[in-house]
Amino acid sequence: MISQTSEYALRAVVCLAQSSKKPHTTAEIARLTKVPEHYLSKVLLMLAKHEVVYSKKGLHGGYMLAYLPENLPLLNVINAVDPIKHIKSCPLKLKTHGTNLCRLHKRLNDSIDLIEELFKTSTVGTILSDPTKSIPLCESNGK
Amino acid sequence: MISQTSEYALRAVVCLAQSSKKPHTTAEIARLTKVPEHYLSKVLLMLAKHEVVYSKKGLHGGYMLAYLPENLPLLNVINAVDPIKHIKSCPLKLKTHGTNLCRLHKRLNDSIDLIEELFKTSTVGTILSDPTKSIPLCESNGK
DNA sequence: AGATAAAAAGATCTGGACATCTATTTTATT
DNA sequence: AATAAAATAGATGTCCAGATCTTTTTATCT
Repeated sequence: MISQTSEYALRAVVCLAQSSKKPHTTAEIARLTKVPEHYLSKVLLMLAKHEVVYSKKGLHGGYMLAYLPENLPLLNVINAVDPIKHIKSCPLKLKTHGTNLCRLHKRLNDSIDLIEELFKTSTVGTILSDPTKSIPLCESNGK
Repeated sequence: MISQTSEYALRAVVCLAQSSKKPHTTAEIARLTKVPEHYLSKVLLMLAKHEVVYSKKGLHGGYMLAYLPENLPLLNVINAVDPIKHIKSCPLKLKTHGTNLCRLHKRLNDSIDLIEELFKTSTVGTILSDPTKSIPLCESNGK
């Protein structure tokens, strides 16, 4: 459903959103989110290319969120690393279908649309403010 | 979102549902659904193991649906070949979370639940009876 | 009843994408 | 100039999709 890479990207973004004052290094984020450090660096690179996060090189550098959490839909994070693909034309390449989707693929695409809508309306901010008990990720976050 | 294997399984099942009088061979289904024949045989095997389809060996054998289309949710087809995995415990293995999910993973799991519900309530029968123009798959089906 | 052909079932093998690790280069700060 | 950090490049491992081949089962036809 949600790729490993998307999961990692979401963890990183939520982690950054929780203490957004100063930049965080890849190593820090990796430790807090328990993502393999060197893979995380690639994920963060993709997030930076899509301007979800902002990177600062050199001493005291690191990554920061490029948006306020409440202005950052989960969809943007997901699409940066592993874009949601819609079914736009018949995968069987049947000429008689043309640009129409058959019933099966229409139904499948409807569910993709639904998921996309869900991730579009739910932001990193809503994750943080969700009124459940546990704190997102990071038992040692903020210490 | 939906794996290639699930897509193939759904195509095969929809195809079988469209002419359910006699068994269809793997080669036939492969031709009609444009799925690679030898991979399809594996997919059909999995469907048979999970009793979504029934197989008959030997001359004039082949595969048939094990259920009436309206009694066969798409979820059963998907779960037979590529089960939907729910997030049951914190992927970070944080002790403080225990069996509780953090907000991020709760949100992600909610969307998985939603998709599952969608595929549970929508059956192969609803695909066939969907009031849209194009016929599911198979331009040459039924000839 | 035995031979034959048709079909599923099963065993390997390969290429590509994703995930992970290692090493080097570039850039900014002190 | 020294250092810390991202950026880049490359190597390795694993899993899924797909291809090829062999074996087993079963209906049908002499």
